[in-house]
Amino acid sequence: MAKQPTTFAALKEEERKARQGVIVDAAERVFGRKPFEQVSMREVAQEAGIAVSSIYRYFPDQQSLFVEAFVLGTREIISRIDERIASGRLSSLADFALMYLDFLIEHDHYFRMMTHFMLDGQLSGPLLEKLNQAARTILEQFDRLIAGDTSSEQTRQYAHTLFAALNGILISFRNYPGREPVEVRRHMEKLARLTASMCESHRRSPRG
Amino acid sequence: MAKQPTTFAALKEEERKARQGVIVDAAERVFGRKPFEQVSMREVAQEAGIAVSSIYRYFPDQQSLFVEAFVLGTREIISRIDERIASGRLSSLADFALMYLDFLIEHDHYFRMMTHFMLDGQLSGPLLEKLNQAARTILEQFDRLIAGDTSSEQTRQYAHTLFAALNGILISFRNYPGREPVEVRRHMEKLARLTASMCESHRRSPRG
DNA sequence: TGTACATCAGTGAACGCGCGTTCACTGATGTAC
DNA sequence: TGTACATCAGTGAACGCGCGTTCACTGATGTAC
Repeated sequence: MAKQPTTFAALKEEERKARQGVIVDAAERVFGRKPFEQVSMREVAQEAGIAVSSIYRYFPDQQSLFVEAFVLGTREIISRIDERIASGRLSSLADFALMYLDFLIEHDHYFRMMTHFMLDGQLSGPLLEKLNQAARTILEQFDRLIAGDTSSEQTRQYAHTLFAALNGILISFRNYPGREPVEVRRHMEKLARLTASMCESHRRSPRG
Repeated sequence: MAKQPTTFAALKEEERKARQGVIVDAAERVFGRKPFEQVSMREVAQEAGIAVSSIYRYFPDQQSLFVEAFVLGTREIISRIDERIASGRLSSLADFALMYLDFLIEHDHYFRMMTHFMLDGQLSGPLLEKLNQAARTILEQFDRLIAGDTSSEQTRQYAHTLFAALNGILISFRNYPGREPVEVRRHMEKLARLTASMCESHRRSPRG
């Protein structure tokens, strides 16, 4: 009598989460087709094959849904980085920078959301907290990679600088006028490698 | 008979430009109060003390008005940089980075527009051309400052990197959670100095 | 100097649209006795 | 096993809003003769 109900409840809760997931997935698919600021609840509903009003059974409003989708993306980056670190395939800082860059180039909608939220600054408390947590986790990854296990105020600064620089490359040159996407990507990668190299050598001899 | 009319016409044209200017100025004032994506034509009209429909006598649509305001801002940055260079008060790359940073922190609406347009990618031809021209001019300033008169493919890469890194700092840390604006600014400035230093030393000994 | 006409800045009201969100309802499933 | 009731996912239609933009009009100024 005490066990059954909780199990049932757990199952229900699980199903609920699964349905939430369906909606978020649908949203992500739509994001793949157009800039996310232009995506309406109606489109997400259609993609998910449900009525608009149904979405509101699972998310209080549009912003919450979008933030959820974003947080999921963050988790994906992080787990990718983790995998690579674990498998020892990230030998240099440049490798890391390139993989971060590539991920964001390929998940353009994620990058758009990221910059959108960075610019926004008027999110409600809990959502903001979620986003900050996501940002913090990524920054920690940067730090760990630069510092090894001996993170310090100084290594954190390099982490911040690299993080910022890569984001900056992505935003500053994405619409490089008159270039093909392939060229743009190559240019970004070149700048990313240069930045990584700058970070690395400067850290070894800061006043060099 | 040939001279008078053209003079009159010129005067008229001048007045027209002046009135355009009044509208753009009004827009900029409103941008100072709220994120520019939220600024409506009605608000600009009210700030300028005219009817909404009057704006359309001077600008074909909202986007043109906003781009115009943006381009004006660009001119302001550029002339500031020029002044400083002329007066010899830009001794180091760090000085330059800091002044670029400070300008964008203080003209937040300009920075927002910049990133907005960078992300956008669906502007109509002539407007896009205007924006690209603006971007190119700024990048040239960066290049000139790094290269002196001997700009090369290599110096241009450093210019791009610095430009991107500074933009990245501005966007990545503007909403640094739980910090006062003063602290945020200090942090950004620290990162900017570090970046400038990295660029400088790396350029002197690229494989150091 | 006076008159008819053209030009054009400026206007208030309206149009049309798309959006996020809510509402009242249906119907299927599970629960209690 | 059967019946009355509660729960809740799912829905289509509607609400209300704010927006960019257009329209038909007014009135002042300049021009031609």
